[in-house]
Amino acid sequence: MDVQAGALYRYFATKQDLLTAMAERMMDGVADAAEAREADWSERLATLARAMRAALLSRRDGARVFAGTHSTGANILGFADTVVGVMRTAGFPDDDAARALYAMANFTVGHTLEEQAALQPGSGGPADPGHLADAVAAGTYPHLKASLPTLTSTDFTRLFEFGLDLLIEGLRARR
Amino acid sequence: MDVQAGALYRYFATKQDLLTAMAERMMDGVADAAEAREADWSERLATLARAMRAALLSRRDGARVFAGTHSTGANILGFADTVVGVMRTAGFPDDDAARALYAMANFTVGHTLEEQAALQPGSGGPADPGHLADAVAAGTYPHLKASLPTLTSTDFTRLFEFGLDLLIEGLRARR
DNA sequence: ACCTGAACACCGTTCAAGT
DNA sequence: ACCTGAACACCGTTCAAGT
Repeated sequence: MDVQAGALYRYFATKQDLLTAMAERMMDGVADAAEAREADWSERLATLARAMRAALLSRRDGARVFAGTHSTGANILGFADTVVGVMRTAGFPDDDAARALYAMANFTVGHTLEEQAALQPGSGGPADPGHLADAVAAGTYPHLKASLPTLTSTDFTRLFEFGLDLLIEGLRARR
Repeated sequence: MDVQAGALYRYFATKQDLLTAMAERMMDGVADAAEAREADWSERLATLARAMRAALLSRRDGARVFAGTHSTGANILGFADTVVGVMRTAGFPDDDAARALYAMANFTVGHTLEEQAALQPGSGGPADPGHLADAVAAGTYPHLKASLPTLTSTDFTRLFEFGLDLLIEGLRARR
């Protein structure tokens, strides 16, 4: 912003408060992803989860920023209300709707945290596939060896969709 | 450890390396949680996930430490091999087994990150239930209001079990 | 009203000097 | 072999001084 760091303390009491405001801003418009009235609950939930992941991915270290904050602004509360609303409207009890929100959000944060850490350019360290492949080859890990291509894949979208589908099918089994 | 911080640089090149070693140590014995040969794949997977959460919870900021590292030590690779092995033995294809590992691990890290952040004593800030309840009351969030008791509950074990069950039932639907 | 610049305590890291 | 103590660059925060 072309200002010294100290200048920001005129607008935010602590760096933590600034990060919270950034997390709130990141979620701007994410709740609107479920506007489609025609889709059923599972498709709307998936759309909301994808929109959340996209929002976190849209900023550097977005997932890490989001995970470290607890905003109570209109964007996160609006998003949460929308998610819980989709579930309640679909007939899920209030407590399951709330827990589904957490399961979806926690998985999304956990996944995107991993995704952004892997995409870090300077990382190069033990994070990249090469080191994992070497370590697996060096040790005796038959199952990891068999699934190594998938383990070292960089198709994070597919990985995210897999986990998201598990959650949704798990929810479907509860109806 | 009753030594100056600089003394640790005799054993670890960077703080990051130290944290990675701590994450590796944290996972000691976690893979052994699946020793029970009699249990079916879903119960063994659940046991492994619970053991991982317990390991992260056993240390201060355990989830945050774990999330920031990418160890390729015997404990994490052994854990990963065990999880993938449970899935492959149950008949899941190699790629699904690998993705199931990530889904389970990412959810567990995401959940425990949230759990340990909420349990932080000094937090007191917008993280605690009080602030959330106030914010929900102030705004117009009908669905959050309806599920507020569950949203502000501190029964993290139940919350974890809910998400874990969704993942497992989602996997069961794929067999 | 809003920013700079200097200052403070603190943290990650290095390294010569001790034992 | 292993640790201390001092030093360095850097970061979060404060605040008097400028415009």
